Amino acid sequence: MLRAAVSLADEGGLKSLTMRRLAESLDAEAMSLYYHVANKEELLDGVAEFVVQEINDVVDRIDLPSAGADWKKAARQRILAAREVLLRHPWAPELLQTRTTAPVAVAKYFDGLLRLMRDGGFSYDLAHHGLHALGSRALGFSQELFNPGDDANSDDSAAMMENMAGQFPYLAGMLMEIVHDDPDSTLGWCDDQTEFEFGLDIVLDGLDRLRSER
Amino acid sequence: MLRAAVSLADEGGLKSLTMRRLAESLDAEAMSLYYHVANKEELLDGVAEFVVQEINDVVDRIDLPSAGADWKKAARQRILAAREVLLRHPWAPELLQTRTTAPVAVAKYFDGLLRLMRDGGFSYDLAHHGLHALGSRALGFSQELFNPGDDANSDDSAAMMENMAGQFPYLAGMLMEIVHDDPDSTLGWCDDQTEFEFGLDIVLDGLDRLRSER
DNA sequence: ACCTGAACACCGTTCAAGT
DNA sequence: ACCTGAACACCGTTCAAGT
Repeated sequence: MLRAAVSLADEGGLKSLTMRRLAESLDAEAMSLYYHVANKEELLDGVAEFVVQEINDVVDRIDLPSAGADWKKAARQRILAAREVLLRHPWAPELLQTRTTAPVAVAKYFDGLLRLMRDGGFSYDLAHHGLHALGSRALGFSQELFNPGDDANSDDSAAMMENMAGQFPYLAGMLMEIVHDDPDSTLGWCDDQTEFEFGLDIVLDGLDRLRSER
Repeated sequence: MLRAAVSLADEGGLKSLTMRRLAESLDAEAMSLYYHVANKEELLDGVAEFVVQEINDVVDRIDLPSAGADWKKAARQRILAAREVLLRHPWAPELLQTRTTAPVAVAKYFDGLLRLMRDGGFSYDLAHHGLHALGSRALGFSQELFNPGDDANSDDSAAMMENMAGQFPYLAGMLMEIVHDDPDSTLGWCDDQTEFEFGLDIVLDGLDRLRSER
């Protein structure tokens, strides 16, 4: 079903992915889709998950750098591989931008990037800013991303933390450090303005450096 | 009419901006809109133009730096001002992302940035890469942007060039140099892969520098 | 447990018709 | 020159009903 939805979008863009057409393309005709999915938003969430998982499959096939080796080269490889997948699904960035809740596969993807950066000698703090700075380049979409802490509204945040540590150890480590440094910060909440300026300054400084090198 | 459309989107997001609702909100009721606009796409193009023009109005009120002064500070100011406007219209990035043809106001905005960079000592070539590198941060949306050379399909490209030089002198200068360096390049066409990697490397290098400074 | 059909409210758009 | 009304094709979604 998700595979069929992706095919439809590949052929005619996001707006040709319609419940009726999807049902038709599955020979099963009509609105039986609503048995498997609550509504179209849930369908779109599934498609988003599916396409980011396709990225993860490609990225996971890339070897990790040996121990403390060149993190930059490894990150570059992964990001360019992600871009390649996205170029085959040009509708995906627009879809991801409209999701209100982050696909789990996105957490997995960033957890992998975070691992590279940690192994490369980054503090969690700098790595955190770094993920924001990469922003749109990391996954083909921009914007202030998502509100994390979404896939579990459990008030038992300790249990949530443990569950998360299992799936996404580096993301969990990062969050724990943020909470440790600033106990008042809402779990996973980021100061968008600060992060925007951090990323902006990296680009501006980099350009200025190139300019004065001439 | 455009103002009313912006209000509708501000209140209920892009999907609540509907031809029927817009007509209603204009007391003029019904589909008389189609006298003023060919279809909804044209309406959306108009809204995009309108909102970027709002950015330009704000940005133009910022003083230019004196002569060859700090381009970086000036660019930073403008970009943060643009972001402020965009935060008031959270639907705008999504809208801009779905435009197939660049609003004229976008050309105007980038022409202004280009002027700052040229005055700051940038070559057209480096400034060109720089605009790509800023990407989503410059106007709140990402992606490989638009196909320029759109608002005039005239085969008389000399006349087009002249017209453009009047409105956007720096953009025109940049294009002229690109054509001069590589006469085969289609007017305004960019190698997206190259530009993506350029911007990516700036961020990666910047992060690596911050890492090794610790 | 899984699918279907008819129905509803809401789209964008056309077109012949009004002033 | 500008607006309107009825109509059409197409949405997402509900719900009672089938197997």
